Amino acid sequence: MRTTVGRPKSFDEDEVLALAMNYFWEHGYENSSLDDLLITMGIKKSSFYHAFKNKEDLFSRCLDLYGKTLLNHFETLKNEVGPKTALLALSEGMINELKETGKIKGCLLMNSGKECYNRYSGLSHQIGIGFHFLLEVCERFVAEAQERGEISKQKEAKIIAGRYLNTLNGMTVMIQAGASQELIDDLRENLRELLE
Amino acid sequence: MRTTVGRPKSFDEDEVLALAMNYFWEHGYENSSLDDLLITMGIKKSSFYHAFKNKEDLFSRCLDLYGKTLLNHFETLKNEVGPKTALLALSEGMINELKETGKIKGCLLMNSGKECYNRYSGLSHQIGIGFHFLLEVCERFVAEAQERGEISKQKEAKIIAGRYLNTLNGMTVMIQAGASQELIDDLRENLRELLE
DNA sequence: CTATTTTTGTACTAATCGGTACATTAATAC
DNA sequence: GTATTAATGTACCGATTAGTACAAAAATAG
Repeated sequence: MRTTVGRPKSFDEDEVLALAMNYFWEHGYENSSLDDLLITMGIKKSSFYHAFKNKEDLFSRCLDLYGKTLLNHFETLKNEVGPKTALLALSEGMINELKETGKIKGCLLMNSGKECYNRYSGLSHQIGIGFHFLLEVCERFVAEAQERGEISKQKEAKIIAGRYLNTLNGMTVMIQAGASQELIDDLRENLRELLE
Repeated sequence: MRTTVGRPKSFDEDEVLALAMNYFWEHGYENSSLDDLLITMGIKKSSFYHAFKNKEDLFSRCLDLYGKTLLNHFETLKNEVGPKTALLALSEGMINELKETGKIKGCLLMNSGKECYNRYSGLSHQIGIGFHFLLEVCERFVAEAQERGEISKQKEAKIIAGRYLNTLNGMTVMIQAGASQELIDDLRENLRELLE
């Protein structure tokens, strides 16, 4: 039984949020104009400002959705293929994306960290929290892989997770700056060595 | 003896270019409005469009100046303290910047690589060339350090240089995403280990 | 001095930005 | 059916963007 009064919403808020997230992911925060976002989301400006506070609020909710979606996929993958393979999937996925589309988007959280740094303190704070959470998940995966004997216990899980994410982030930057295939291949090897 | 006719230019082109470069370095390409750049450079719009083609041309020349200045400092430093210490100065400088100012700007070339990727093909191409040149210089420094016995010859100089720059770039991203001091400290250690 | 050449200051343009006002439309409850 | 409530469509706003037009000013050469 319905309890709400008035004309019902003609769009699914979560659906248009996912569409906006993917647009932001591809174009970044500032380079996504509200008009373009509205076309992507398939709604009108007035409807948008009823559902969301403003563009920054939309982006904030997209960052949230991104983090939740990423961690969900990540956990699911771990349950399917194990923690070490799940970790390697982060880099392998990027390399496949490059091979298939000729470019990479990188991680929305990391991209946004750079874009918002020293300019959008609210968003930066949110990104920091998401980043630490992601790092903790990676650390947990490394620890599990160490318990399974898939990764050496010579270094602490925290250290390995930090270096792995760092190398992955560096790789994104290097590729986008124009790294050669030879360089990319060695960075991939570097990532594999980190998880030995 | 003067040969030019007409009112002489009241500003030094190289000087205002350096001012623009520093502004771009701090604010990025798109987030530097022409009006703000003109205030920084201390010249009027009409003078600007006489000296430069447009904003993109200005940025292109700033990228060029950045690369030349960086390599010049880098070579000078190497002659003073040797290749290994010069390489380590790249990361130590960043950590000092963070300690002293509470933030880091990162490398203009790498920042611009991300910003221009898939959006400004001309600038992206230029950045790619500058990046490869920087990488080659690092490789040469590593090779020299290996000859001096400061760095192990176990890995090729090219490999070490690539991994070093990659780790350094990752560190920039991680710091700007909100990395903890503990994490930063280990990445610093990671960089030192790469040059052992 | 005058004529010439180049820089400079001011005003303007068209496009785009995020955001708002408000009347219209479409659903509900009764 | 009518009254109510909320979503929608359209038109608008002021601010900012990169870039241009053009006359005034300042230097030269003769």
